[in-house]
Amino acid sequence: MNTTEFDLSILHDLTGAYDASQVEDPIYAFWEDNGWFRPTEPAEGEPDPFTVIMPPPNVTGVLHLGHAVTLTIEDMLIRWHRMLGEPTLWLPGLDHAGIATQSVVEGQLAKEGMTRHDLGRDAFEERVWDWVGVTRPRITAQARRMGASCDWERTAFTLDPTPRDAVRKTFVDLFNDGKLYRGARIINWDPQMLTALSDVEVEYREEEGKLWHVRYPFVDERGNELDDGVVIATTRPETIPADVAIAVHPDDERWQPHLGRHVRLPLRGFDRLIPLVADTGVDLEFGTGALKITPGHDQLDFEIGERHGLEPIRVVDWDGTLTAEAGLYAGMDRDEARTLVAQHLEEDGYLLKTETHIHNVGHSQRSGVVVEPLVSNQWFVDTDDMAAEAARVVREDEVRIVPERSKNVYLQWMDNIRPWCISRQLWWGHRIPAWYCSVCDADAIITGDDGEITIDEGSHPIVELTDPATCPTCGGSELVQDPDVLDTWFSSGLWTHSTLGWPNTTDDLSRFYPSSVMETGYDILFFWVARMIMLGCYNIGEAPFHTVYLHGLVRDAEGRKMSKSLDNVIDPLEKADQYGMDALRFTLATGSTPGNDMRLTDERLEGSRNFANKLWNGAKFVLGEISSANHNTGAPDFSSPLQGEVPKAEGVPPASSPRPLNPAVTAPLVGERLGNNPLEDRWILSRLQAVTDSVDELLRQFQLGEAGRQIQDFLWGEFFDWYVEASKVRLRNGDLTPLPVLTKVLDDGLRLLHPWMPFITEAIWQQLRPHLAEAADVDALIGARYPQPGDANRDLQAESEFSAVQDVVTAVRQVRADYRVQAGQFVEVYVRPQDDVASAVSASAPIVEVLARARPLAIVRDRAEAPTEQIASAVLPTAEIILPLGGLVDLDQERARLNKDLDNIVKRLKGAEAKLANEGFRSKAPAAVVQQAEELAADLQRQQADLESRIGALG
RNA sequence: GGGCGGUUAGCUCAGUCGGCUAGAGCGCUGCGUUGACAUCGCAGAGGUCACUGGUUCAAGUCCAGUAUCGCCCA
Repeated sequence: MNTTEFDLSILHDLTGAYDASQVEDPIYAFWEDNGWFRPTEPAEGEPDPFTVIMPPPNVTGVLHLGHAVTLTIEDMLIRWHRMLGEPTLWLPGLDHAGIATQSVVEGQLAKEGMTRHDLGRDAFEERVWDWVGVTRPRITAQARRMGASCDWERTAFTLDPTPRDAVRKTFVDLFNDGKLYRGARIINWDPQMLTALSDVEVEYREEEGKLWHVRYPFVDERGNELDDGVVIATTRPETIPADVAIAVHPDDERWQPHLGRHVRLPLRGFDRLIPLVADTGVDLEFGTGALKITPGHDQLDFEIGERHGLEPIRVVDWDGTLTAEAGLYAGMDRDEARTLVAQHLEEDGYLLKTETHIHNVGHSQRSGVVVEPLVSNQWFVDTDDMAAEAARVVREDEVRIVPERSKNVYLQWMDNIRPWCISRQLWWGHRIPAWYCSVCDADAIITGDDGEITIDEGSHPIVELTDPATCPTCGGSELVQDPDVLDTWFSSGLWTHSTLGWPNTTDDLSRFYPSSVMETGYDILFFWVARMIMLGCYNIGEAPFHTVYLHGLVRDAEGRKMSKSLDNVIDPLEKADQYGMDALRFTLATGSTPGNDMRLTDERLEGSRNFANKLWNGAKFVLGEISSANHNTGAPDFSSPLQGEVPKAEGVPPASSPRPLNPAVTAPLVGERLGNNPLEDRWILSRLQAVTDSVDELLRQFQLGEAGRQIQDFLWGEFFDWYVEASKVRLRNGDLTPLPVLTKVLDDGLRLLHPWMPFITEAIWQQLRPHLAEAADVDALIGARYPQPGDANRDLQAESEFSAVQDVVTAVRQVRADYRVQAGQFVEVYVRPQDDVASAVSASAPIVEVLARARPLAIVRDRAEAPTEQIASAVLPTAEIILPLGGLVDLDQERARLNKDLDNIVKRLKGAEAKLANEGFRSKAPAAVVQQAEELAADLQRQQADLESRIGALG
C-alpha cells in the first residue's frame, strides 16, 4: 500500500483536555488518502466479504440525526469486520427523492413568484439538477465528518446511468410478465402536490370530526318517498352525490327483508335511486350497521363496488373541489361542501343526529394535506407473487430481521399486500418508459390547455428496453412518452443490485450480492426494506441481504419526535462541534437497544465527551511512562506523550526505519512470563480477555450498545481506576514491568473501542504504534486486528484474588470517610485476610498501602496481633480490617456502623439458609448453584460471628 | 378493531441462558486540587423491578390477565 504517513505534529498542541476539533479531519483524510475505505482486491481463499449498502440519503437538505444513527451503526459494523480481516465494502449513495426534492425546488420558485409550469419541464429539471449540484457535495462532506468509512469511489446516485438501466429493465420485465399494468383504480391523491401516492405514503392521524346520521328513504313502485328508510352514519356527507348503493352485512337480520329494494339519495338536486346490497365488508358494529357506498372516494367502497358491479362516480376533483357531478355543490371546496350538505340535510329532515367522532384521517406524508381517495388511471405493480416470495425468505430465515419482533410486522404487511401504485404526476424522477402512438391512442392522449398531456383510460402503452421509434401496430412514428415519473421507492427498491452494476453482470455483483446487513430505521420497513426484498428476489432470484438491522428513532429530551414545526430538531454536526464526533457516535451507539427509540440529551453527550477525555488522559499517562522508559534505556524516542513539550514533527521517522524498541515495553505477555507477573497484571489481562470475549459475542448478536458500554466500563472502571493506579506503585519504584501490561491493555482497548470512537482511538494509537512490536505491518488502527476471544489470558483465581484486594482498599477508604480522616493522611491499618486470599493480599500490600493510604499496613493471621482499643473495624467476605484511629473513634458511631453491617448480613443469611433448607432446591438446582449457596451461607455465618464479637467487644 | 413495544433509583436507560446483595450515567450529599485527567478522584444516600394471578427449588427475567403510555396496521 502506498502509505501517507500520519503527521503526529497535529497532536502536539493538545494539552490537558482532548480537543476533537483538531484531530478528526486530519485523521479522516489520513484514512481516506491511504485507501482504507476500499475493499481489498479479490484473492484466493479470502474470507467472505462483508458488505453494507448504505441507505441513500435524499439529495434534498442536510443530514439529520437519523442519518447519524445509520452512519454510526453501519460504520461500526464495517470497521469491526474490516478489523476482522474480511474484505469489506460499504457502498454509499444518494437518492433523488422525487416528491421531496421537487417540492423544495418548487418552494424556491414560489419565492421568485414562479411555478414549475412557468419554466416548463426541461428547464425545471435543469433547475433541480443545479440544486442537486449544491446539495450532493454538502451531504457527502457531512458523512465524512461523521467518520463514515465508506468507499466513496463507488458512490451511486439513483439517477445515474446504471440505476436508470436497472429501472428500465425491471419495468420492462414486470410489464412483459403481466405484473405491471396501467389501469383505473382507486388511489390516494394529494390535492396539493397534484399527484397520486402509494398506500404507505399516507399517514393516518386521529382527528375529531362529526358523524352525521342520515336517512335514505325507501321509495314505492312509482318512486314516491316512503316514511321509512335506511339510516347510515357518515363522516363525509359531501360525497353523497357519489353514492351508488347502501350496503349492509349479509348476517344483519334487520335488513334481510329489504335487500334489493332501493332508496333515494336524500340530497337537493338529486333524484338518484340506489340499491340496498349485502356485503361482508360492512362492519356490523359501526354506526348504524349500514354503509353508504361511494366507490369513487373510498378504498373499501371501491372494493365493495367492484364486487357488485357498481360504477364509481367522481365528485371530488384533482384540486379538492367538487366536480360537476356534485350538482349545486360543484366548485366548492371539500370542507365547504360538507358543511352545506349537512345543513341542507338537516333543513330537509333527513339528518337524524350529529355526534362528534374521533376518526383516522389520511394525510399526505409530504404535503400534509388530507388525501382524497379517488379513481385514477395509474401504473400499478401487482405484487402478490413477489410478496409471497418476499414473505417466504423471511419466514424461512433466509433473511433475518433484527429485532426479531419486526419479523411479524413485516410478514403481516406482506401477507396483506395490495397493488402498488408507482406512477407520480411529477417532473423529477425516472420518467416512465412507456410510449403511446398518437394515431392508435389518439383518443387516450389528452392535451391540456397548458399543452401538457395526460393519458386517459384505454391506452395501449408501448414498453420496450430501448426507446421505440415506431408504433408496432400501425407503424406510425409519432409516439408520445408517458408524462409521469416513477415512485422514488421503485428505484430505491433496486438499490441493492443497481449499485453493484445490475443489469450488467459485473464482478462487484457476483462478489458482493447479496450484501451482509441492511441497516436502516424501522420507520421505512415497508417503504424500502420490503420493496428491496421483493425486487431483489424478482430480479436476481436471491434475497438481497442476509440480515436486516432496524434501529430506533432519535427523539428529543422530552421524548418527542423531532420535527421542523416543533422546532426541536437537533443538528448532529452542531452537537459534534460541541462535544466531538466520537462523543456523538458513542452516545448514539450506546443509547438504546436494537429497535428501541432513544432520547438525545446534552447530559448524555457530555458523558460521552468525558469518556473520550478520560481515555485521552489515561493514554497520555501510559505514553508518558513508555516514553520516559525509552529515554532511560537510551533508546531513541520520537513518540509524543500527547503533550506540548515533545519533539516536533521533524522527529517523526519514516515508516521504513523502525526504531529500536525497549524490550521492557514490548516483550510478549504470555505463558510463563505472565504467570510470574504480579496479581494486578494477571487480573487486568484476564479482565481484558473477558471483555474481549463478551464484546465479540455481543457484536455477533448486534448488541452494539451493550458491547460499547462494557468497553467503557472496563477502560474507565477497571483499567484507569484500578490498574493504572496500581501500576504507579511499581513504576514509582523504578520497576518498569507494568509497561508491557499498560501497553497491551491500552492497545487492545483502543482496538476494541475503535468502531465506536474511531477518531480518538486512531489518534492515540498513532502515538502508541511505534512501541508495538506486533503492529509493525499495519500503519493504522483502522486496519489493525480486532482482539479475539480465547482462554489464554483468563485467570479466574487472579480475578477473585484481586477482587479481595479491591474490597480491602474500598473498606479502608470507607472507614476513613466515615471518620472524616483527612484525605492525604496515611493511617495505620491491620488486615486479617481469609486463608484463601492471604498470600494474594500480602503480596498486594504495597498497592493497598498506596490506594488506601494505609501505612503502616500489617497483614495478620488473627485478631490477637492487632490492637483492640480505639479501633474502627469492618468485616468483609474475604477479610477483616482494623484501623486504630485513636481519638477519632467514637464508640456509638462504631457500634452503629457494625450493627448496620450485621443487620444486612443477618438478613442475607436468613435468605440463604431458607434456600438451603428447601429440599427442592437441594435436589433440583444444579450442583454448582447449591455449592455456591452453601459457601455463601458459610461466609455469612462467619461474618456474622465476627461482627457480633466486634460489637460485643465495644461493651 | 388487530398487532407490537415501554412501564426498573429524582431523571435517562442497561439488565437478550430464570441462579442478584438489581446496575450505569446524570442529578443529590460529604470529602478532596494526590505528578494522566476537576471534562477528575474517593465515599455515601436512593429501588415492594406498574399491578394481579400462575409456572418453577428459584421470576426484573417465563406464562395469563389488568392498568397506563407510545408506535404500526385496519
